[in-house]
Amino acid sequence: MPPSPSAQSTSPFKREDVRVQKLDYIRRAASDLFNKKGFDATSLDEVAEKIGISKPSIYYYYKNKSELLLGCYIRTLDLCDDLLAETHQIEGSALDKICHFTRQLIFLNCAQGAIAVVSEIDALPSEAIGPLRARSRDLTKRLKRLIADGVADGSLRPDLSDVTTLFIMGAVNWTPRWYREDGPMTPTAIADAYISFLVQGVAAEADQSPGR
Amino acid sequence: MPPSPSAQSTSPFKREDVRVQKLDYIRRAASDLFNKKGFDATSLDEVAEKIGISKPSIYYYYKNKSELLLGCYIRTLDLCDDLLAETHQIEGSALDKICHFTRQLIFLNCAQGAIAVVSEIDALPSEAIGPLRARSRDLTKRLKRLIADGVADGSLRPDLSDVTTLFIMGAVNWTPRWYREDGPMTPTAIADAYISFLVQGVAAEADQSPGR
DNA sequence: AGGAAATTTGACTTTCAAGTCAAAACCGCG
DNA sequence: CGCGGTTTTGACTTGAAAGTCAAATTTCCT
Repeated sequence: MPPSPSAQSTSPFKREDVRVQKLDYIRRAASDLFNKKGFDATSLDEVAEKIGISKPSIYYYYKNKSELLLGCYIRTLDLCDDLLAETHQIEGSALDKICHFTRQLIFLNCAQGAIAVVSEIDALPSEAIGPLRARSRDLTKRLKRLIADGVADGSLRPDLSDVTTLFIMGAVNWTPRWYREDGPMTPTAIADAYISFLVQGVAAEADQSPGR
Repeated sequence: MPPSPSAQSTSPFKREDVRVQKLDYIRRAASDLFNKKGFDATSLDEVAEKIGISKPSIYYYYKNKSELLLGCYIRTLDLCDDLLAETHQIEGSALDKICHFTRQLIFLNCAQGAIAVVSEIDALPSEAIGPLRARSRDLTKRLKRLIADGVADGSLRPDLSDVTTLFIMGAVNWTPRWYREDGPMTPTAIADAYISFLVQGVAAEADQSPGR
């Protein structure tokens, strides 16, 4: 649907497609660097160099650095929303769903540039902060609900604290900091190890509450 | 022991003590801000303002911003070393020791400014990067050894992956990002929840390995 | 009080990355 | 080819924070 009233429009799609691809290309490079070095520590010259274009080209696609970060974060939240929706389709207990979600999120974090860890919200354009926080909160709320479901269906321990999600997300969000494609661990191995840890803990036997 | 050959030296200690205190005071403010906003996103004017001094005063105590970061990281590693040494004094299984270590590390992360999460090594003066990485690796190695001990003494599951330490540290290192003194959770509650999770996992029953 | 050394700071220079712009290169079409 | 529109870029300006310095202030001793 090209509502543009202007002239020549024999190939109405390709142009837009290329544009979207380029937007994506830049966003991925930026996400990867933002994850690894942080937003402020990453210069747009670096982003440009990583993909072999010049800095002004970035400005042709994004209004400024903050908008680029916003693009990264929106994409991340979109993917998380999708993932959570997909998760609800899973047959099985709430625990199974949590495991699925966690595993896929680890994969996303390891696929460099797929998503950016949403952690530097203050660097966003000020009018975007509120809505983004709202989306983040909503996501957190749905994760907490998933945990409550698990307690209800008996697949999770009944005494789980609300901070459980924070711990899980913390560990997952930390992966981009150390994961390297050429490192010794595959994403699958990482996910396996993490989920096994998540489900069973580290102790050899189930019950042996340690003192302080 | 005042080896200084210069004149007036009736009270040889106080001066130096005050100096050390000020170094510490500045380092704490910086650690706290570096944890919360990241190194590059934190200006020295902010650090100065936080403790009510001027930026040049910081330069009287630290050669430059990188040296200040280095001070933060060295302090962190010193405290971790101490903590690990203390941990070895603990009576009990390797699991008990790991729990103690984790708990105290959470406390340090919650005590604002006590330590700075060592994550922006690249921002250090280049000649300091090597030695600091070496110390970090050494610490990691000793943590892995502690895990091996746990497997040996039967307090830990025998199939724990090497990345277990990374997950634990990831979750712990994430706490400064969300912990607030005036928030709903006390450091003790956080540590309790986290350790219970660490030891037992989230599953209701010990054994129920979930599919992919 | 008086003076020397230590400390602090306002005002400055420097540096580096964000952001702009007008000219160049590219593309699809007759 | 050559012409409009699109995309890209080299060279620039701007702004904010790092870093410096000489003068002002404080400290502490006699």
